[in-house]
Amino acid sequence: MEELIYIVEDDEGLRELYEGAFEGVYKTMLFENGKDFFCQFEKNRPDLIILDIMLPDMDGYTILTKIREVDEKIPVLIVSAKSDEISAVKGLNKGADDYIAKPFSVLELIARIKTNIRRANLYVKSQRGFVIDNNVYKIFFEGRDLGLTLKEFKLLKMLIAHTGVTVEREELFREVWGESFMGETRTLDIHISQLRDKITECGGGDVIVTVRGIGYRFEAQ
Amino acid sequence: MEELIYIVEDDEGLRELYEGAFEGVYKTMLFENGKDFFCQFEKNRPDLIILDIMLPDMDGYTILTKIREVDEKIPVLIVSAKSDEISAVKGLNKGADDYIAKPFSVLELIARIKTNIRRANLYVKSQRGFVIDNNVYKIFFEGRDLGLTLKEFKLLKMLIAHTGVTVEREELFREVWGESFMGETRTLDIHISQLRDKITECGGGDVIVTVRGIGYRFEAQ
DNA sequence: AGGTGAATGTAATGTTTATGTAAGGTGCTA
DNA sequence: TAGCACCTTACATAAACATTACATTCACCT
Repeated sequence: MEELIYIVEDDEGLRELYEGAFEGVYKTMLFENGKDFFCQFEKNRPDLIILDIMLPDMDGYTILTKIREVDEKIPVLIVSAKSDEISAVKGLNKGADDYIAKPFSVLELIARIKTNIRRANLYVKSQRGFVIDNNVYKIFFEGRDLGLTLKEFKLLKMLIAHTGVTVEREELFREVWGESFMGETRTLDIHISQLRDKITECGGGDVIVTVRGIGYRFEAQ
Repeated sequence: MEELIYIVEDDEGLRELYEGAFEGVYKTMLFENGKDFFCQFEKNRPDLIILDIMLPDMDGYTILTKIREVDEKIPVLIVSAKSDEISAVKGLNKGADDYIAKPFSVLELIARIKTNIRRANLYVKSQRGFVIDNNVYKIFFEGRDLGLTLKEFKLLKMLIAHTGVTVEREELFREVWGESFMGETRTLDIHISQLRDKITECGGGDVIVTVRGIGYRFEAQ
């Protein structure tokens, strides 16, 4: 689980509120302005973005527009002190996924985050640079298509779904190849080997760890 | 355009408000209770559902849960008089896509509807030069009639309806040929091949992508 | 330490399967 | 009976997958 959220907020009080509220629930990164945010955003995409409308360098709408130019799917939640409806309409029309007015309740904020991530994850899941797109049966690392075959796709998807947990060889077999677990064969190893090659080609590190005698584990640094 | 919205609302005042607000913008159907709603919902699904929490027969949460059992994608917007945050959290946790408290502003309501439909449509529409005319059973690319046969029409329509999403061979069979999925036959491939020919003849690109082992996908670049 | 065997890595090769498509057949409709 | 839509057959092809064979690594034993 442990989704990654980027928060663009300059108000010190709110920054602390966010940090407290998300402690242990979501992994967060805070940015004071649009410039810092985009610097990081280009490197690694989060699962959701919380955007304050009033910021020192560029206003939230500008940031939102720029985000939508490169990613029309990522959930963006707008936060604003202006509780008038004009702000809400403007933000939503520009492609925000949700809007919440200050002062807001932490409970509702979390519920809204949950909903927006749930919705986005129906189609696409991501895990530290790896993005699984179930619509097109592809997995990307930092935007690059790994070019996986069906078996490879299922295998890596399975491993990523259990990030940090070792998955037994037999379980992998059952899930990827079907019920018929065919005794002794090296097929699984070969596919893992292929996967590693393809991940390396796309600049990924040693994310598939061998657990001798047990199986394999996906490890995001 | 002209999206279809189902509204479940028993309060007469609000019913009139909705009808006025959506006049000419969206096509609407109003239901007084959950039973009527489901009767219609089973026959034809709308683009979005507006759900009042307080209803005579079953409450909105029950309806929401039942909707989510059969369709986890359709956007559901909850409306409630209870402006306390507990309602919002409850609704969103049960799988609502959005929440709006009475009394609400019509402007914001429409903005939220727009956002929710936009989001849902990200994965469903966007035809890129392809126009489907259901009245005459024809599909045009950049104004040119592709000259499709009925099966080809249904097939391409189905693929376009799921733009960006891979549709499984079996699903295509069920939808285009009917329930009788006839084991092993090459008919589907031949029709796809025909479709590709006709699209190419009319200047269309490689819009039908093969997903080996799964099915086909319509892709608008 | 160093040796040993089992488990795993992987290159190369062989096999299977899914799909593309041409050509011709069948049966309906006008 | 001509024309059309649709299906089947048949073969070609390429991708995916499995197997073999040998190399390497690691855990464990002495």
